[in-house]
Amino acid sequence: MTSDVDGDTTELSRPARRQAEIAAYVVEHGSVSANDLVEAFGVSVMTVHRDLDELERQGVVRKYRGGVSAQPTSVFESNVAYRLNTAQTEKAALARHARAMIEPGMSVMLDDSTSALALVDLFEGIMPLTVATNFLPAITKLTALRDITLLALGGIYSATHDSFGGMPCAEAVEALHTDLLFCSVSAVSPAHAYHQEEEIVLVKRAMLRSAKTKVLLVDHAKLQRTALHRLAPLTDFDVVVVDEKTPDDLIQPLRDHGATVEVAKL
Amino acid sequence: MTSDVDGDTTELSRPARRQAEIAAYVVEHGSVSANDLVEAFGVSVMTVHRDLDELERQGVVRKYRGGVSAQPTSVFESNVAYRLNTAQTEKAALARHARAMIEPGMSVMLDDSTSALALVDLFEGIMPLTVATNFLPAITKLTALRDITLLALGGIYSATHDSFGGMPCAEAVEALHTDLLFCSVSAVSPAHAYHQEEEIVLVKRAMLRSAKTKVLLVDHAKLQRTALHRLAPLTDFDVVVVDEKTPDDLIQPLRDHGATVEVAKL
DNA sequence: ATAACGTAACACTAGAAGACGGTAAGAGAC
DNA sequence: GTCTCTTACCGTCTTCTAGTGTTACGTTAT
Repeated sequence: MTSDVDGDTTELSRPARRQAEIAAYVVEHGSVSANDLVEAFGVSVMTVHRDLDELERQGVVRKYRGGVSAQPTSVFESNVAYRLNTAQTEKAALARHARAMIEPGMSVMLDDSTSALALVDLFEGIMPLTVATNFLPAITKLTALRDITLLALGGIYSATHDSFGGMPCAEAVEALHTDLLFCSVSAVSPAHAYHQEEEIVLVKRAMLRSAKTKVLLVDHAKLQRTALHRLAPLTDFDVVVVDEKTPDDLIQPLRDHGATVEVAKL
Repeated sequence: MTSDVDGDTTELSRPARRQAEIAAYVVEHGSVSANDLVEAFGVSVMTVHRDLDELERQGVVRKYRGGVSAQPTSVFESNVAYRLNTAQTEKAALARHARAMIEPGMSVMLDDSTSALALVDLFEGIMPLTVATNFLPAITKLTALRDITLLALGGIYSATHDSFGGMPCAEAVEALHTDLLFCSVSAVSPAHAYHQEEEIVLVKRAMLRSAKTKVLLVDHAKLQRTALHRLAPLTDFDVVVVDEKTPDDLIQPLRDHGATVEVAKL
């Protein structure tokens, strides 16, 4: 196990991937020692410690003498590296579908989701464009693009999400009103969207208030999970986009509750 | 001038440095053809074009078929690459002096100046710290540091400054109140601080209102120049720090006008 | 129409940054 | 006090990507 050869994992650097795997391992086992990890991953103690330091910086694990223990699952699931590992092809499909909704000259808001990040790569060709986001990787990418007016949403930096949040961010969002919003969440029930973290919910709610057309990007894995905080009813979104792998019997309930669901083709 | 051999230029990557030099060349000559630049800098046409594209993205030159022309000097002087090339040792000294004013636990605001950027490198050891800034290079550096609460000041991205500005940024600043502010300007008269760009002035003024102790970092070159917009009287700053190379007869007038001037030792 | 100029695509290179392990010194448990 | 775990430092290695030129293809002016 710890299969490190899985075809489609070409997005992350080797250490980042290993760290994500270590995080998963720790979450699964609750708490483990450094030496366990040395054996499990075949690297030196040094490297294990470095990885753990990084994971601790991101808030995913807690180190103590003799080993590490997992933090509440929620933060693991929030971890950027973990999210980048997950369902990349689905996200690419969602992004392509989303792109078709954008016309040159529009203003677009993106939240700190990896789905939204995939969308950034598709912006060439629909410029000019105004883009507002609180997601640092997206900001970095967008600075390089001419003909894009980038509006960075500031706030308190979160290493776990690699994005800005908190009240300052919510306030920055309030001051705007964009044509479009693309966002994602961690879980979707037939009637509602959910997220684990209150802070993030705060910002996403503000975003929902600050856009004309709201689009929710959902890969099928999200439909079979739940999370602590209820973000909003799906009817608050103008469109819910799911990927093609989503079973029909999971889509239908959404529609029954009044949501407008579109399917993104791979 | 256009002295391209100046010993201490070790901060910028080769292309960035060449671009700065090309910018200077264009500013000096008003308008030149791509081929002129090929000869002047001994690189291929392709590279020249790429450099010019980048400079155009930053707003420093305007391309047209057959060559490029310079934009108003002000934007050239605002250009980040240009500023990074200038007076690095002085800025390092100013930063070291500034560092001594910071105590662990304080909240610090930094503007989009290269002097402030130098300060970021000295933060290790005085953590924890809360740092607020609108300068992207500073933000990037700070994300890597644990024990620093980073508060990004969002706003409209300016490629020329590599920072965020405009009204959204000013509003974000208004919402704060930090213990310290370190900032810089482009010109200093005996009584006032000046800057070329109105937009930037807007943000800096907001910053001045949002900090308890305000520190102005000035390398001696600034004292013999002027700029369009008057930012504030020097007495609005609690301390004005100048570098050691500043002639006394330039310092005295500042003091005569009531400013508190400190000299940073190399 | 043709020549000059600009752009896009490709491939090569060099340099830097990252990643890793080993050893030795430090800190903490028992 | 002793043992174990952790950190710090250093040197090496590799990996990666930014930078560049070449060639071939558009584009625009005259």
